[in-house]
Amino acid sequence: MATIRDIAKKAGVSVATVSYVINGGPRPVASATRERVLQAMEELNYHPNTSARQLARQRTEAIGVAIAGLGEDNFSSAYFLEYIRGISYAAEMNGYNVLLLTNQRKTDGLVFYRAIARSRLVDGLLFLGSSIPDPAVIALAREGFPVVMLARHIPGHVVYSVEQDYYQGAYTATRHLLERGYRRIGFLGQALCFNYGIERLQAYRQALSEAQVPYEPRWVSIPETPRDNPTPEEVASLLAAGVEALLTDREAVVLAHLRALGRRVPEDVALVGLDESELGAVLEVPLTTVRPPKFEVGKQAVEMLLRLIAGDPPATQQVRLPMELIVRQSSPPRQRLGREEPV
Amino acid sequence: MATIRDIAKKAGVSVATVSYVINGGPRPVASATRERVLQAMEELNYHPNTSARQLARQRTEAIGVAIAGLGEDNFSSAYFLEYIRGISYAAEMNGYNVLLLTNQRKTDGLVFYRAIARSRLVDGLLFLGSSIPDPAVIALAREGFPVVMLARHIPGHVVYSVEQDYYQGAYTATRHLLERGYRRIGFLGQALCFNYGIERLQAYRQALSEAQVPYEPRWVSIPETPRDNPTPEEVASLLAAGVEALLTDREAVVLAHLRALGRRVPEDVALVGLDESELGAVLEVPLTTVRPPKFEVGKQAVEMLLRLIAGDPPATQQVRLPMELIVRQSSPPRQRLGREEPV
DNA sequence: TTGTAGGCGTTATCAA
DNA sequence: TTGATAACGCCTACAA
Repeated sequence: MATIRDIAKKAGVSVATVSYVINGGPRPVASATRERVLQAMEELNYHPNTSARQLARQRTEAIGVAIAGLGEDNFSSAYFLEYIRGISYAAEMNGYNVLLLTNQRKTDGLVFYRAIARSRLVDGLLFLGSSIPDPAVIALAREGFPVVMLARHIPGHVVYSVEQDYYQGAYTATRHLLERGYRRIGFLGQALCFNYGIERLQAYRQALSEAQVPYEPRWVSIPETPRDNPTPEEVASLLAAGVEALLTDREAVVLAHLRALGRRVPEDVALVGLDESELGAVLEVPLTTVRPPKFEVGKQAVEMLLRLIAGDPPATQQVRLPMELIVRQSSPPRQRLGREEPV
Repeated sequence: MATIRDIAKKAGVSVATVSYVINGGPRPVASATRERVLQAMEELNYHPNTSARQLARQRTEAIGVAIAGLGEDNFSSAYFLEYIRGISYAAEMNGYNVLLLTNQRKTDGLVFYRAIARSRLVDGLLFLGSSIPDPAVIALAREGFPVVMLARHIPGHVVYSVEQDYYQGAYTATRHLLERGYRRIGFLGQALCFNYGIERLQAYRQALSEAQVPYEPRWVSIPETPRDNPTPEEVASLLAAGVEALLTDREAVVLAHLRALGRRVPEDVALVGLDESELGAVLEVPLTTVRPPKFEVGKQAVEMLLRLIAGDPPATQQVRLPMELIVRQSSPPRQRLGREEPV
């Protein structure tokens, strides 16, 4: 494989000059010389060796995407794809490469990610999904390694993050149901160890409270520990408690459960998603949902990370992007369903 | 950041010894010495610099996944996720890193991928999806760079590949419909510039022929040029021609079209997928489909690539993994639908 | 069993 | 405007 020295020899210049041509600086090169160099590069089909360049420059121009959950064999991993697309897009536009880090061997998170950081495999790390342990993220950030979290943040810690606005999303969704006349609104939540679990619940309660609708614990189901999908029993118990509408971040699964329980959407119960899955649009009953700007979250997270890498940290440490309410057919005005007046 | 020299000094040994400890060879190290070295590494929180190691070893222990289509803003990109999971799994199990290469800027494929190959950014390349231009793949393979194609091959060229058996899959699907009593079987195909477009069509015809069912061109729709999804018009024209069952690699989309046209599945028309989408299982009418072993394809492609990298090429250049027929509810026995006897 | 030193291919700092 | 050369951090052949 041709090296910079081969090019220098062939073009009759020094390696330094070749380097300046390759990198467009830091010193100018006479255009006649440049031409000779470029031609030599062309003829030898020369491309600078990445490893050597990384070593000399002391940076890799690569970022890692840690997405431990990708190892799990569950359907929800498709959820992450849009983030990855945004990440990949922004990285490439900025001349950075993207490494996929999944910790399949399930070694201790701190050990795994610290090794990556200290070995300078990448210049910075993006953390995606809740399977990444908080202590690992916090430790790396504290050690000064460029780190950005996506789609969540760690309450009480200053770690840079970009996420959808879960509060605003859940608030909007709840308001939507209220405005359409529903009062008995069920809520299938996530464990409260995640910021989004907390935020969604608070938003739900706030929206109810503003509408003077009393909060009814029997209409709310929050798991003790993180879980991916609501169980049929969870859904059944809310139905038994008399809900006429449901809020959930797993709309497709809940829809399947409802079907299995013999309940129609929206005739028997309205359904609104808190975190759009790609499924919503293609189902027979297109689902009303709140859509997170995943691509944009990924994109902005990269841009934030690159600023951290460049030593030019952005002023805002936690960026929150608004969710968008997509009204489809699973949440028609309550009256149209011909129900009795709200209680 | 601590270097190997710092460790050597602290442990009172030479850098060579430290290196042998790190790499477990090629020379043995006395266990007392090893302990001192390991402790020094621990205390200084030392991790070998990846770039330096790559430069010295002349390999990166990373593979690239080229998936140009990821840049497109279409839903079908979720299709690739299972391959990526298999790739990521196998790579990590073998100590390799995975780089995501998407060519977002849409530079010429050959230029783009050759630069990656010659700059030794990765040790080998996996090509996923039909958006990668054939000439680029062929050229790299010819230049001796380790390359494996996933989910397709290039007819008439010796490029290593791992793919689902499209022929067997389509044959199985067609047979399934025939065995269930259908005779007027429509076929929505892909352009014939891809091996899977050809194979599926051939398999369909072969299965019909074996069952003594004449081939009817009006029941077949093949686009001139590659397209992602069948149009509603395509579907409508097959229906107008009187088909009572449909084969398609875009089952979810076709189902939506059918719904829009007011046709029920399976009452009005049976539907069988040729390339399972994740959607099939969650729809109200769970779809019969042929499932490609995507995870396994990804995994085996990595293993094949690693053998190429190791200079130990496998004997079989084109691996084909069987698809699995998943019988669900969109293709019940024809008689049960209460139709007249087959023509 | 361990130490020394040259090489991997760039970048960047000196001089000229 | 250009050339020579010392890093960058690790690996490994050669010596000891």
